Amino acid sequence: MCETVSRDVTETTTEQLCARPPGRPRSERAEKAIIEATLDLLVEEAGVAGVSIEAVAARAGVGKTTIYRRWPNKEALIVDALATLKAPLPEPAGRSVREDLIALARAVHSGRGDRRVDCLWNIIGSWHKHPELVRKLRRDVIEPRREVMRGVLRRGIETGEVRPDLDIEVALPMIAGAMTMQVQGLAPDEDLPDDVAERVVDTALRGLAP
Amino acid sequence: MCETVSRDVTETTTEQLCARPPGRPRSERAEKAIIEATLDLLVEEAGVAGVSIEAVAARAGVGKTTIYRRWPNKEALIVDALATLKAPLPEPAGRSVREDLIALARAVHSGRGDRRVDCLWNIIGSWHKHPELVRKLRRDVIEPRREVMRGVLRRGIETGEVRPDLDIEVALPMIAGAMTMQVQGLAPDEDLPDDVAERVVDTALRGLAP
DNA sequence: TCAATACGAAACGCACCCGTATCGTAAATT
DNA sequence: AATTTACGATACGGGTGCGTTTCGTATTGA
Repeated sequence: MCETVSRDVTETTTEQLCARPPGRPRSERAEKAIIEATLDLLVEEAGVAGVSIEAVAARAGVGKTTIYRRWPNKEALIVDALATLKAPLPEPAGRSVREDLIALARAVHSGRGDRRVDCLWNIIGSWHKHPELVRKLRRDVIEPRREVMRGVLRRGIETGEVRPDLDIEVALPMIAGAMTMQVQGLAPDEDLPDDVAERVVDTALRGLAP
Repeated sequence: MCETVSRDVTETTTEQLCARPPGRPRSERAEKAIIEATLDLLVEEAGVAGVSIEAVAARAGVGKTTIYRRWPNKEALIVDALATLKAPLPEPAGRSVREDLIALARAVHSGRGDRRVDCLWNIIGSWHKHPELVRKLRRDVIEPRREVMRGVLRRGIETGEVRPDLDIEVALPMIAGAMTMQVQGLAPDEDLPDDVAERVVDTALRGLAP
């Protein structure tokens, strides 16, 4: 497999590039536990400030050494932790614009309970303090998803399901924003009705005017 | 005026209720500076965790004593600071639904640069850690504004400007969410086009479908 | 003038966290 | 078996913030 190895390899000789370094290999289990703990704390402790290496280590059941061996500091750890939120990118079925939009909207909805939405929310609010982190997050996580929805709408214009003069860049945040607001507008223990996604998409498609 | 006085008064005698307590009165100037510093830090330091009493005191040019004399702890201070964000509640002109919605949407837009939006964003993300704070914020700041927009839409249904079967509770977060997403989707130094509010409202009114 | 209170500054003990170093032990290659 | 590296645990010096206390000074009413 020859995966991983962020360790310094410096393959100076003509050896095979896949040479496994000597000594005990790093524990994948520990690495995963660290990432999980980081994401948990990011949500529970309300942002980057609430994540301390000591707390991550304690929660992951890991020594601080094990963290510092992999990441130089908190920021780097959080960047890597957020990167794991990227996948999976939703793939529209392509049967109809309405169905695809509902599926995408539902992906936001199902993100509730999941950590994803909370992480994003907590971090995006901190662009004043951590601009590069937020930029990375927008580029790697948010924008790809916007691009998917953008594709759906563009295809809709071609098939005639969407009016050709639609301002797509306004429509995107309208649907995403409506879902996010609904999701975040409630207390963590409340439940959202099952058909929010349908209602949002149908309202958006139909418009407010008579 | 007989305003303020959170000090313990215990007017046991038959004296006038407005009796001013003896000694040097508390400085209004200091109080305002403290609130301002708190709000600033709430934005710049990305949330409740970033607000430390020591930092507030330093920024406000005030001794810690002066803060602890007024508030028992950080949470209470933040609650009071947020309360000052309540006013002013936007008042729709009532000429047309479109105009009113645009005015309301623009209020979000103009909140950019202002601290308001950033404060809300930062704090709402922390409902896991500070549920009571978030609840208060929603009740005192957000819900009144939703109610205004709700009123506009209801009136629109009566006048025929809005279709009578509209799901108002979906329409609200659609417009508000679209504005928020647009505002927060950009870097702090970028500028939003002047007509975002119009475009959002018009897109919402018209709908996506042909 | 006197008593009462607020002010800013400084220091307190306590707790948390940083990033590093040092343990003895565990798991790989040779 | 010997070597190499990772592991968790623990301790370190240094920093920051908490909430309290103690200063000397300033500002009010009586």
